[in-house]
Order: sequence, then structure tokens, then C-alpha cells
Amino acid sequence: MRILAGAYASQKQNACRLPPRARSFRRRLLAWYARHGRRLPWRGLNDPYAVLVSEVMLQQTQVRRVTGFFPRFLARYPTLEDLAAAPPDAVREAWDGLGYYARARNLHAAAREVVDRLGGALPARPADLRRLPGIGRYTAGAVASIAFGANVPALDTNATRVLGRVLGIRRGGGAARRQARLWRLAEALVPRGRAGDWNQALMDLGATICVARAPRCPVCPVRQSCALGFGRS
DNA sequence: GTCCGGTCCA
DNA sequence: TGGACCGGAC
Repeated sequence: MRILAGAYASQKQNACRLPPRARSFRRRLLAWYARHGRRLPWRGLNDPYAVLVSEVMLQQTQVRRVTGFFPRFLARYPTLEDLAAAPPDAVREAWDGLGYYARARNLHAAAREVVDRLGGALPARPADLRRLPGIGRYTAGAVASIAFGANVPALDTNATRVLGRVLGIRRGGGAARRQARLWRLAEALVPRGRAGDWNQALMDLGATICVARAPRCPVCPVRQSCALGFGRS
């Protein structure tokens, strides 16, 4: 399916000239997400701070665990200003049980930086978000697309696996090059105006159906669009 | 006991 | 480019 991937890549952001196969992939996945997407405490929130908190928690912690901690953390620190004003020990305590405490320190430092130097408003552009501590390419893309509607991808391991399979991008060779290639393809694929839903749909599919081991191809909503070939007629 | 994971740092 | 960071799942 090298041809398909090449076609995706060469079309850049021009939705009108995206190959038909790409368009049906997007349509099928978005339709599935609308109906079967996971209902999670941070879904539907448009407060950028809340989205940031959820994404940082999700960086190395499984969804199920985060669902318990996220509402509690937000109740304790409802706004970016509240978090910025909190003492480090208290933030650390609120993070207890999630592990990877550097994330909490970075989130706290990011909140301080936004309040002290950026006027209190979280930046909307991925490049600006990435200048904050603890925010890499994935988290910047997730916050920008979900909270601000930016037309940018967000590839975590789930979304990376899904795109790799659907587009037929083989493993092997340089991991970094493969990753860079997937990000480029992902940029071309983002449905303009629906990037937040799209990114979350990719991750949900990867978490529930297009799982790492033994993917459930027979029930996959995008099997007809997939380079793996399962379920195609 | 082994694997998994986004960001940062060596 | 590869390990550290932590806790959970298996």
C-alpha cells in the first residue's frame, strides 16, 4: 500500500484532492467515534486548562486510572491560576498515585509560566504550547486540536499504530524516520474543523479495536479502508 | 518478573 | 539514540 501512502503524503492539506480512500477512512472513523467513542470525564470540555490536565495525566497513565484522578485534581485546582498559586508540595500531593511526578512539576511550572509571562491564557498554537515544560509534540497537538480547534494531528502510540496499519507503513528501518513520516501523513489526513474529534477517534480505535496484539479487524469500522486488508471485499 | 508509555536529558 | 521516570496490567 505504498501507493496509497504516497498519495496521502502528496496531497498535503488539500482536502478536495485527497484520494477517495482517505475520505472514506475519515468518514467511517468519525461516524464510528460519534457512536462508539468512549465517554470520558474530560470529553466535551472546552476549557484548555482542563484539556491540558487530562492530556498530561494521560501521557503515561492508562485511561481507567486517570478517570479517577482527573475530577479530583480539577476540583482542587479548578483553574490555571489556582494551580499556579499552589505550593509545590500540595501539587505533588494531589498527584499522588499517578506516578511520574516530573509531570506534576512540569504542569505546575507551565501554569506559573502562563500566569507570570503569558497573561494567564494558554497559547493556542502548537509551537507556543511546546515551549512550556512537559509539553511535547503529542500533547501540544492534542491541546491545540481539542481545546482550540487547530487542524493539527496528535500521535500517541495508539494513533501511531492505527495510522501505521491503515496506511500500510511497515515497521523496520529507522524508527525516527517512520515516526516523522507518520506525522507528515497525519497532517495531510486531519479533517479540517474536526481535528479534535479526529485525533480522539484515532486513539479510541487504537485503544479498543486496533489494539497492539490481536486487533479485532472483523469488527473494525475502517477495515474497508485499511492496508491490512481484513474485511475488504 | 516483564512490558508499556510522552517528555526530557545525556 | 537510549535510558530515566512510576505505577499498573498481565
